[in-house]
Amino acid sequence: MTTIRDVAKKAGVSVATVSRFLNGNGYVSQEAAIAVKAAVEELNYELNTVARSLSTKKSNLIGLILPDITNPFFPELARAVEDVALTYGYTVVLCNSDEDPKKEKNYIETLKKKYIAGFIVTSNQLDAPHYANLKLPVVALDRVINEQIPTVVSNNRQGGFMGAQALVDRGSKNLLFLRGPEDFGSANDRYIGFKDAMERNSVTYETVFCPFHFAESESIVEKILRDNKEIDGIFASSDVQAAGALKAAHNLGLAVPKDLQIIGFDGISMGEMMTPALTTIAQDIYKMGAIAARVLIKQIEGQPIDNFMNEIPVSLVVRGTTKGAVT
Amino acid sequence: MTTIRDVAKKAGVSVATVSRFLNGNGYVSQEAAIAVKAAVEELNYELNTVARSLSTKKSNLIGLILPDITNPFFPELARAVEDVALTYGYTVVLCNSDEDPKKEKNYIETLKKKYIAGFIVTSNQLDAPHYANLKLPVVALDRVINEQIPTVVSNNRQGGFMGAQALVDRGSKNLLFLRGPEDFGSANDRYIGFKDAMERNSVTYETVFCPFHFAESESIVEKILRDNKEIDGIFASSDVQAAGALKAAHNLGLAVPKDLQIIGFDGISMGEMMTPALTTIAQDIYKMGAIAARVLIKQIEGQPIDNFMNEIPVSLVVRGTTKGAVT
DNA sequence: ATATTATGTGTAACCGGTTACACATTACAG
DNA sequence: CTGTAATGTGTAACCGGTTACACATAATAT
Repeated sequence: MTTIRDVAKKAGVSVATVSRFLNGNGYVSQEAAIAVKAAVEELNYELNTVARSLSTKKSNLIGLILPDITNPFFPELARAVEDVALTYGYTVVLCNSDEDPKKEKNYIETLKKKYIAGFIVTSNQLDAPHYANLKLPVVALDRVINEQIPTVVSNNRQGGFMGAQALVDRGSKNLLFLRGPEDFGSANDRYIGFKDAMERNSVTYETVFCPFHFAESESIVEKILRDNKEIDGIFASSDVQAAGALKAAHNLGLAVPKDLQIIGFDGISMGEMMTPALTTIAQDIYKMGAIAARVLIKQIEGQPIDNFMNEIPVSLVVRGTTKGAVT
Repeated sequence: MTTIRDVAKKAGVSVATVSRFLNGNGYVSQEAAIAVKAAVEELNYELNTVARSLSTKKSNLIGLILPDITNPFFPELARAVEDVALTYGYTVVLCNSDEDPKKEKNYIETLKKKYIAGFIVTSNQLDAPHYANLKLPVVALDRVINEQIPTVVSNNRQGGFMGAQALVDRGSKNLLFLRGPEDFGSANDRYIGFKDAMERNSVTYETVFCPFHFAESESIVEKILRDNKEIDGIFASSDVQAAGALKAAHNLGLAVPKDLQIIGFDGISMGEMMTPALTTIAQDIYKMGAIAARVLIKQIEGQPIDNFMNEIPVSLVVRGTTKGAVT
């Protein structure tokens, strides 16, 4: 392995000059620059990032902490983060936290020892103080941690409103809203948006807490639909819930969308594979990940962050589980 | 940050002794061990892995190269790799290659500079020589690279056979087999297994190449089903294809499984969310990832590898797209 | 003409570990 | 009692970068 010293010798300059040239800081004469450049090329020199890290106490590693990559919402997010990281020369470490604070802290400790440059975090389990003490760039993705930490989330309230309104516009009169986990802020925002819409429309509705889990959603919804035959519209806080609801409808022989309309939330690709294909409030998942990565890298590189709250618009994607709008 | 020198001073020994104690190699007297242990605890010392890496030219990073984490087959694989890596003290770097050799090589180069400990690779695009020159532990996952590289794959031939046989057993007489990408060895093995089954049964069949892509599968299958009304069983090389086929069947108003039975391949969780739920040849994806990670770590740690070819059994998961067996 | 500033370079310490090697002591065999 | 092996420890070099600081020269200001 050729080192900076080899290059220095070949170019007839000192290691300091080589380092300055390589990093583009400090003064380097034209002459020296040319000599170093030639030597680098001739020797096929490549900088050793570990040595650099040891010296600078920095790395180009970024940690992506998410609950579970197996949850269909996260792969696209991860993909976006990775893509952006790559173009800026960063490398992504994947951390499945299972929302377990212990695991999270363990990752953080482990990666700090590697001089990790920063974290993108999609968990709300870890108390803010811990992150405050982190003294490392952090971006909160999909969930708000606190106001000091730059955040990227969908406009969940708006989405909640849009989904509810879309059902009403299409003629549903008795809605069922599937709420997400209580401690998940984004899910609550969706609920707030939903209630907002309810206040402006004269329809009846009921709500139920429901985990973001297919089989559980299926059984919860099936039970409710059995008890309440009036329900003709379901708005779910996630596509996985909506898939469960759709399954429940099929189990009961309900015609979707004729007897029962369903709208999900997320816009994961699975939705279009269902039959009928799922109408949903689509988040721009890729964009969320990409922006989070860019904001993190800005922080890492000491650039000013213009806005700490990045709210990404959502959109209604009309597919097969809703009727044409009745306006 | 406390260093090994602080610990040495506190314990009244040399840094070499501390290092030996920490790494459990070389001779350390009971006395010294106790003193060092006490000093470590008192000072809350934590070893700096970057410094260690620089010195040893090793790290506890492992690279997971896969085509695209967005493809629903890979998250579970990644999850398994990450879980196992974590328990052995390794950290996973996520690399989406898009099957692009340039990107792959770029990742490999970048990570080699970080003294990456090894790679788990799910691409077959990179020519074997490149991996041979790598001089790093590698495990091939889901696809065979060459015989020198430990490999973890499903028993795809058996799966191909089982799926075909399952359709025949359930009364299908005219099969359509959706082949996967031509250059993908596992898909070819599935095809071989399928043909094997065909030779032992007197049913007619046709095959078609079809990408592992929902919408394309849907349109390809829809066209074929329109042309050939005889087809009463489809065996797809992947669940995503099968989802497309199921959609096509719905589009044409075919009753599944009554008029048309469908079996997929993979066992991704999406399958159970469809209506009817997808019968499939399930790979033990988690196990594949876990074994790949274990084999890689064995290699990294210089332990002997007992078998270079790990073939993981597949299983038929009967759900709604097939009839009860007609035996 | 002199002071000040900008430009340019090299030496050597430092980041925080690992380890070859030299040296010492003790145990045990012959 | 001596030779050899096993046990134990410390010094200092090394991994491959970065950078503070000292020093030198050229350019510009006063």
